This record gives sequence, C-alpha cells and structure tokens, in this order.
Amino acid sequence: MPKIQTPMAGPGPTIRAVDPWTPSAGRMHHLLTDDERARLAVMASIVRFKKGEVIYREGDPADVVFNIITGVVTAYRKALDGNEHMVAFLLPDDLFGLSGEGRYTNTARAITAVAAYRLPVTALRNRLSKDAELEFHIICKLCQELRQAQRHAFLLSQRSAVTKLAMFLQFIEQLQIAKGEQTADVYLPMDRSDIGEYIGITLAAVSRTFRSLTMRGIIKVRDRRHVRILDRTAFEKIAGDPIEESGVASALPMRR
Amino acid sequence: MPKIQTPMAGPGPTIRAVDPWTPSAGRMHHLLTDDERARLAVMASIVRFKKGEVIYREGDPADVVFNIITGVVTAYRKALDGNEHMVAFLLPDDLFGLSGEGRYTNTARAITAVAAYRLPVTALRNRLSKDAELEFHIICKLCQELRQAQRHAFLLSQRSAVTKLAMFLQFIEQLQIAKGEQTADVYLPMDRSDIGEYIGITLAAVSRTFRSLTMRGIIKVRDRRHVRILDRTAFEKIAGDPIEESGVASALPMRR
DNA sequence: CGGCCGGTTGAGTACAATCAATTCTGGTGG
DNA sequence: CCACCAGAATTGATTGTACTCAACCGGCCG
Repeated sequence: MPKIQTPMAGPGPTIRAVDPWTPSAGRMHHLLTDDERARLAVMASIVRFKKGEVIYREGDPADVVFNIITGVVTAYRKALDGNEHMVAFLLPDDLFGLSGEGRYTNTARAITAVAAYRLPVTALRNRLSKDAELEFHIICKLCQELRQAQRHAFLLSQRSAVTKLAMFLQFIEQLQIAKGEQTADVYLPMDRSDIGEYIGITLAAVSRTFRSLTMRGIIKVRDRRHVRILDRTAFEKIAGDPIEESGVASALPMRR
Repeated sequence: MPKIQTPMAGPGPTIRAVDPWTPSAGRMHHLLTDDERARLAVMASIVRFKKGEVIYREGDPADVVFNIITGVVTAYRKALDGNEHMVAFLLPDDLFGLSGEGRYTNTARAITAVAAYRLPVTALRNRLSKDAELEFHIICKLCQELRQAQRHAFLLSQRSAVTKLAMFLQFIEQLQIAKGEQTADVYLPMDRSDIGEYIGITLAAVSRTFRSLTMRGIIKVRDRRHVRILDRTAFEKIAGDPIEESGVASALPMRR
C-alpha cells in the first residue's frame, strides 16, 4: 500500500519554509534532509485528487496528514447560514490535516488536480517521538502557517474591498516569486468565487473590484487567470508595502 | 539574571493545550512534565509588564519567546492607514513571540498587568534539539494557536456585527469554562475598543451591537466587564453552535 | 471642580450585499 | 469547424448595515 513512488516531486515529503528564528533574507529552504524525507516516505503513500474533490470533511476522524506535492487545496468552514468561508489556501510543500483534535476542524477540497503524500498520524507520531530534528522542522512550518493565518485575519479586517483584493494579489505574487516562477503576470489558480470566499466579499464584489483597479490603471486583467500589476507604487499604497509588513526585506510570509 | 522564581504559577513555564490527535473530550492538560518545566525554568527569567506596556514591536529582532503566567496580551499589526488590527489575544499558558523570521511580525502589548516567562530563543532552540518530547508539546500548542487563528479569520469573515460579537463572547466564555472559572457571567478583561479591533468593527459599532443584543433580551450587560447570556438558544443561533463548530462535544478551540 | 478617558448615542453617508439579468468562455459533440 | 451548452464572470438597480463625525455622558483622579 505505501507506494514509495518518486514522481517529479522527489524522494519523499517536502516541507519547505523559513526557519522562524534565523534572518534568512527570505530564502526558503527545504527543511528536510534527504534522509528524513526517505524515512517519511516509508510511511507515506501518494494520493491524487481531481479538481473539485473533497479530501476530508469537518468532523471526520483526523487520522491522516497530507503534504502537497502539486496542486492547490482549500480549507473551508461552514457558517451557520450555510455559507462557507475559506480559511486557507494550501499549496505545494504545505502540510495540512493536522489542525484537529481527533477530528478535522475544517473541510479540505482540491481546486485543481492534486497529488499529495498521505501520512498516517499514528506512524508520524511514532516517528516524531524519536526524531527531534524532524519535529523542529515541523515547528518551523507551523510557525509559518500561523503567521500566514494571522496575515489572513489582517486582510479580512480591512474594510475596503480594493485593499483586500490588492493584499490578496500581493500574497499570491510573493508566493510565486518565492517559488521562483516567472512573474510578469500574477497567475491565479483559483476562480473568482474562491477569491471572494478567501477575502470575505461576494463574487460580484470581486468582479467590480477588479474592474475598479483596472479603471484606475493599477492592474491589467489579461484573462481570468492572469493579472499584471501596472502601477506598482499605487498598488502598494493600497495593499501596504510587503517589506514594511514583515519587517525584513524580501521576507516571504506566504506559504511554500 | 535568570530568576528561577516560583510565583503562584508553579515551578516553571507551562504550556497547556490539547493534543491535536487524541480525542480528549476537550479537557486541557498541562503538556509539560515537572521535569520539563524545571529544565525550561533554568533558562527562563520572569518579567512583568504594566497594563498598556508594549512588550515588543513589529520588526524588532526576535530573540526571546514569552510564556504567559498571568494577564492578557494582545498582538497587533499596523494597517497602512495607521489603524491597528489585533491578530490575537494571548492568555495564561500561551506562547508568543515565535512567529517571526528573525524579527517579530507583530506588536505585543499588555492590556492588563502581565507576568511571563521570558525564554531566550538560542537557549530554547538548543534545548529543543535534544528534547523530542518538549518539541512535540510545542507542536501541539502551535496546532492549537493555528486553529485559533483560523477561527478568528472565520469570525472576521462574518458580515453581521451581531454574529461577530456573539462569536466573540462565545470564545471568551469557552475560555473561561476551560480555565475552570465560575461563569455565570462572561468576564471581559479587555475594553470595548480592543473588542472592536479584534472582531473588526468600530468602537461605536461594538456599543450598538451590545445594545442590540440587550434589547432583544439575549444578553444582559451587568457592567463594562461582565455580560450574562440570558437566552442561550437565541444566542447560539446567532453565534453558531460551538459543539458543531469543532466537531467534538466540549472541544475547546480557545487558547488557555 | 475640571479634565480626561472610556463608552454611548445620534444623523447622514458610503460601500458592499442582494437579486437578477446578461455576457463571456471553454469544452463537447455534431 | 461550428453550434451549442453550462458554468463562470460581469454588470445593473436597489437596499441595508456599519462607518464617519460629532455630541454627549459618567466615572475617576488629580
């Protein structure tokens, strides 16, 4: 059952993040050594999900943790009124499924095709008890996810829709820079309604807000998935300077 | 310099949380053994802050971590427009100051008198590398703080002010129950403007919203700091049932 | 007593939600 | 290759909620 395959992703789970205590100039490292990855790989299997597929539901017994290889996953919570709200975008190298207390506290859904390592909690936990280094790396990753969640909360606290959207675009862009991808345009793997759920405005408002930024000459929407930032200074006046934000030049508070 | 004092808090840092992988019926445990606490105490000193005092600022070098003994701390971020937004309430047994990347990513301020253990990062890190168990407990704590941050984001995504306030009161109440405190009334250690900053509405709106809930007979505001929930069913219809929320009866997603 | 701080209340406004109609886009099959 | 379809996205008109600004209250401390 454990298929220790090595697809394009390499020989086992990867957890990439920055060490929260070292001023690393924002570079992001693979936290795990090949050795650790191999040890994790032994207990892992690779699973694939189709676009739109639910990976687990709020309340399900939380007996596996996932580590994304490729694709994008979203974590949702259901509001009383039936509306869902997204609490996180999960991207390659992210760890998810561990925020429960015996149960998952949110629902995870693939919004693109996804490949991920699937790690049974019992095995992982066993391994952890013997491996201080691995644990430390997981601590680093969790610090990062925590920071990220706080950033998200900060975004949600903004009143203006333009600010929210600009901050969101900034997140995504930083993310892509960190990934080392070509970023003349910002690439948006999610659709408008996902964005709306993440930044806490309606689909209609997302659309209007894109238009507003376009009208003002700040961005240019190439197509649904590609946006270019034309007026950098105006853009950062709205979104807030990311460098100021995180306290260190080129710090990359976004996951991955 | 390390004053290994044992005030009312006991013989060293405490990290209380629930193990995220064990369905523990919501009971919260001291995660650290006396032994561990003693080892941590060796590297810790106790610091005290007055109400209103800033503990550290966004951008400061992050060389110490804190573990609250008594009191309430808030973590802020500054918005572009000068407004601040609160990203977390930190309470006894909570760990804070570790979300940086060489630097603190937010500003911490005591909103009551605070006593805390002060742990130098270098020493802590050193210790961690040798102590798998301690690391595991920190992982548990981080999972909890992450869950909490996601809950906060969820709260902020709500559109109606009443819902936000009700959810907030629910948080605080659960917190007090977890602490084992007497809770005929909900006790609010923070003032109205802090609440507003946390739930993302203005001071004026907080006031109106309290009134609205009072008018409807759902709560009764004894004084600035004490609120009683009169109509439980109506209250939970607005806030969302906390049991549903976390998937397990009496799960306590709030810190403490 | 006076000033200050935290909180409450009021009037008017702005921004995003809502509901609903319409257009655009990408994919499928003839 | 085109026609068609379904889902995604845009746009419009209206409404409501919370913001803004400002006045006011009440306790506390000097």
